[in-house]
Amino acid sequence: MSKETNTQLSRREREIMDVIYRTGRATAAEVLDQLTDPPSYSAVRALLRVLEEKGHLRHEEDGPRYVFVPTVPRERARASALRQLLHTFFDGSTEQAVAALLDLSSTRLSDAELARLSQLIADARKEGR
Amino acid sequence: MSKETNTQLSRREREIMDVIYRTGRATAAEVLDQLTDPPSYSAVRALLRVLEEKGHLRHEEDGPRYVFVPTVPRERARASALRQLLHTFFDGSTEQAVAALLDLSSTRLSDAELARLSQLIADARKEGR
DNA sequence: CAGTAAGTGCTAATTTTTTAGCATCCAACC
DNA sequence: GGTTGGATGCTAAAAAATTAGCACTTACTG
Repeated sequence: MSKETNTQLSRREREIMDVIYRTGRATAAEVLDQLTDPPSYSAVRALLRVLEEKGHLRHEEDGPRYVFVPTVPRERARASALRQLLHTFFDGSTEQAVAALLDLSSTRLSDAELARLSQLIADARKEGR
Repeated sequence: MSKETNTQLSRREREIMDVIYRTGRATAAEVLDQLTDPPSYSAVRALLRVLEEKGHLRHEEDGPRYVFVPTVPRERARASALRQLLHTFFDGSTEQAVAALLDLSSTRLSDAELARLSQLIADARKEGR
């Protein structure tokens, strides 16, 4: 058993975690209105409680209400999400993944962004590997 | 209702779809032994059936057995997975995502790979955007 | 200092997911 | 031709997820 954040997430749980990772932190009401096709307020609160029991969330009190935050920091969560995606869809190849990313939003990238990306890669090369 | 691939996936269904996207195509037995912490063979078959009903898979017959393949092509599925990840963890920023990717496996990237990445970006710049 | 709005805790019921098991079918082999 | 191994279809049961509803608490407001 892994130290914490035990079990795997159900569909709704996943949705809620995504909202919270997206916003960083959120109250039940905030989660509710970020959800597309949301259940009742009660249901959301119940799920937040479950997620807390499972160790994925903890809450801080803000006056009368709870603000939920992930126990696993965003950066770590996203790293593992990336690894998962890499494994499932890109055969572990970073190169392919980057290519797909560029392809995805090619209409959106500004020249400045591309320049910075170029720099990132140059840095990586310089740093040895 | 969206044309096909209706409902959202449950935990197990997601796992199975991941296996199939990873391998491209698979029989029930193959899915079974790709799963970590797998249920019974029967259970896997039942889920495959459900996934087919929901429109996520279809099967071809290979002699006596079924080979399951995704109805949504890998490339399209991974594009939407990327978009989802971008939205949840990177605030929509391709640049951040690429940076995280490079960071993730920096110890692994060969110089040749980095060179090719560099080229990809150069191409993107050239092509206007 | 009521009264109200907005929060929480909890429980129970419903619905969905997940699982196992059995009956059947087909192809290869002896 | 019968038997066996390996596949499928289907159904029903068990487990988990999802939902709603009610009782209670707290903070603010007039």
